[in-house]
Amino acid sequence: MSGDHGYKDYQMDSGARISDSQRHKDKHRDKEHKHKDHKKDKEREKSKHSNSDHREPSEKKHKDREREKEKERVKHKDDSLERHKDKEKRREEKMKSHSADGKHKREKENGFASPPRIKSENDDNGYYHSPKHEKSVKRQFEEDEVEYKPKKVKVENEKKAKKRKHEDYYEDEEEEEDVKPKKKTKDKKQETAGGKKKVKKEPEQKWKWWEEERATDGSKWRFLEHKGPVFAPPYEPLPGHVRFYYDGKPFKLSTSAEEVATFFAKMLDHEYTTKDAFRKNFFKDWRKEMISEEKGKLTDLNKCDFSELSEYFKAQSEARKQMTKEEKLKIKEENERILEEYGFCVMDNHRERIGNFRIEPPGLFRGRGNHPKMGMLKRRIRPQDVIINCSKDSKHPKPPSGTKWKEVRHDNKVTWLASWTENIQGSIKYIMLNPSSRIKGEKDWQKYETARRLKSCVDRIRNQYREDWKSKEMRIRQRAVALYFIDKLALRAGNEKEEGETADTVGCCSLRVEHIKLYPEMDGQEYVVEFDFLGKDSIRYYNKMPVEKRVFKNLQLFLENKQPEDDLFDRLNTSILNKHLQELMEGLTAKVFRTYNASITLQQQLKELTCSDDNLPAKILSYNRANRAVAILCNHQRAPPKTFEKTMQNLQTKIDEKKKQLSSAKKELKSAKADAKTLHDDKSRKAVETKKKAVQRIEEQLMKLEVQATDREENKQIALGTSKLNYLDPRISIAWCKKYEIPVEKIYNKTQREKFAWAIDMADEDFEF
DNA sequence: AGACTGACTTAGAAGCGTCTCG
DNA sequence: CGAGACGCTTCTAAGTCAGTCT
Repeated sequence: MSGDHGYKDYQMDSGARISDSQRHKDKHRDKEHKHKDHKKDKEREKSKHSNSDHREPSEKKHKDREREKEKERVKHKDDSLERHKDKEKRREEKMKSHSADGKHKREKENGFASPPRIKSENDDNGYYHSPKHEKSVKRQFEEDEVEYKPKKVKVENEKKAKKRKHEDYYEDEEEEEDVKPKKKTKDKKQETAGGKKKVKKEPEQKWKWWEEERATDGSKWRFLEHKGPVFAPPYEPLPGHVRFYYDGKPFKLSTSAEEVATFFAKMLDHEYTTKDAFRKNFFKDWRKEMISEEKGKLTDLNKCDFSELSEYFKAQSEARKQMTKEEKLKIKEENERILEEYGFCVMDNHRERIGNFRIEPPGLFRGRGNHPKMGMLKRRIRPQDVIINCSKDSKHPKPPSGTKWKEVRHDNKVTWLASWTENIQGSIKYIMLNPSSRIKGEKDWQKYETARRLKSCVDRIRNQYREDWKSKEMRIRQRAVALYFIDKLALRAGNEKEEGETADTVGCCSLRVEHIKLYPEMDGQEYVVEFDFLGKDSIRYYNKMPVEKRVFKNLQLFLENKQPEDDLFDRLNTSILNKHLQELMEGLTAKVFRTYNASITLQQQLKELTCSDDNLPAKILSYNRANRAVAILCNHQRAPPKTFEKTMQNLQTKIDEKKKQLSSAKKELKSAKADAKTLHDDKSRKAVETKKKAVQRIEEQLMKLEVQATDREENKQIALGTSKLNYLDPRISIAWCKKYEIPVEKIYNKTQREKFAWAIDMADEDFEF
């Protein structure tokens, strides 16, 4: 590309930086002076009345562009246009070369995609494979076990199922079981245990979807039937004796205002309610729910007294705890009944667990970190807000009596069963299946297969980005350095976010100058970069890392003439980065590096840490340590649990006690020594010895306690669950279990075993990531 | 080309049930 | 045998990323 313009490129860049920083400031100014409408507001208002304050997105865009242009004109009239063209040209070139590649095919992911089959002449719908016909190469080895599966039966099953549609999936299960004679024991158990009603109990657990062919046409299912979501229970007004006070006097609230008041009252103990933004947002939205009389009178949140409501709710939850066993059981049974009815759907002949079948109840929005919208009212979702997705030929879910769904659609290109638009960000929320379901499991498996493919070409990619550090083009260098961070530090991609709509957090591509510090030398190491920023969920990422000289020099270059609030990578965004990655490997995106590095780290660490001679707890400790290494890599943290303080306090008092003990023991030792000096007898000398030993012992105990405390301290900050659930190829863990004869239950609980059933079934001890 | 949006994964906190220890 | 610790489940916010629209 623009080969000989390397340095010019950098210079031009500093120009861009200036305008960038200005844009930033401008945005801030903008935010202060102009009330920006939210997406959801737009949504809500679009249909009804148009808001005068409301700016169309395109108009806004336009204005922004205008402003930016203006600035550029002022700052560096001459080269700005040039640069623009230059940039555009390069982009164009890239786009061309990219689009030439055409679309990638996702279906090859697991390496067993069949050739684009034209099958299904006999398939009513014609867009999905019946599971039987071909087995993949990859799956062949499992075939011995399942060969007996009479393929024809499967076909028949399908056809039958289609004919009778959804009618009765229990029957399917029976058939399913008939088909698997080898599982006799279990089958029998099930038959006897649940021949009738109980059939529903773990019916599908043995469905090995991973042995079946996957659809290659992008359809996610052929048949889908469910009962629709469960709505939040209606609001129950407070009993008369529980009163809200305004300005010290009881004030009877209207039902709608009262409901919102209870949301606040329930959170009264939470730190949230003391935050300005929270209170402001809450009060604004609360007032919207008030009747005009209330609006006139209740003008100051500080004069509102919710304490009686709060007490009432506390008493209620206390009462719930005090319920008798029978009452508790009754509630439990009722919950189970609801779960049975609404917690499952039928997808392609199999009864599958739904992940979240309850619609989110109304309440106050609790954003993470410093969220500008904290405290806003999350409104109640009604049937007319909900879109249902199911098979045309299924029994459609019935909306609660007297209501209607917003829409019933039949889109089998998506996996959700129901959706609605949430009013805080205007985003869509979905009802989807449980992680144990086929649809989630396949995707998960595929994710790890992509990461494994990265393993085979990661060296090439690394060499390339190292080369790119020397590129003459700024954008290439930035891309290469960013990729290095993503690879080495497991940073997230870092999409751009709309300012003022969410908490100010960043990922790799959205890092700003203020988030890194460069130290040519630090603690005896050269070229140290210090990272300090808030990532996803406003979790702080803090890390100091020595980098290669080239990276360091590049970073210095990127920082030149920039303000703290300017983008570090001003020539890069996630879309550019991912397009590049896509060219390097099919299906490669930024997040694959996280998966890859997490899994490979686990595998390495397990190899390194496990001793075959160790006993079981020691091995499990090794596993947890390996897991922790990954959690640290991925920066998976959690706030210390509430009980943590107490636990630590207890520990601390123990330590303090020990310290006291120690000092008194030391005193005793001292006086014993003094005695010995004056008395010079054996007895006193012995006393000195015993005192000495006592001091030593207490010192040791103290040290132990202190170590325990720090250990706990460290551990409490790290969350192992997220990496275990989302980043570590379960087959690595399963292989490890098999190799060292460790029961899987020791590392995966029931839910996790359900989610990873595919891995548990297919991985043997030789599995290598 | 860039904005917007939909669909889906990833994330920590809260809630809840059970186990343990005094 | 009750309180607190702990592990699991539920909840839903907050990301990623690709496709569509303008």
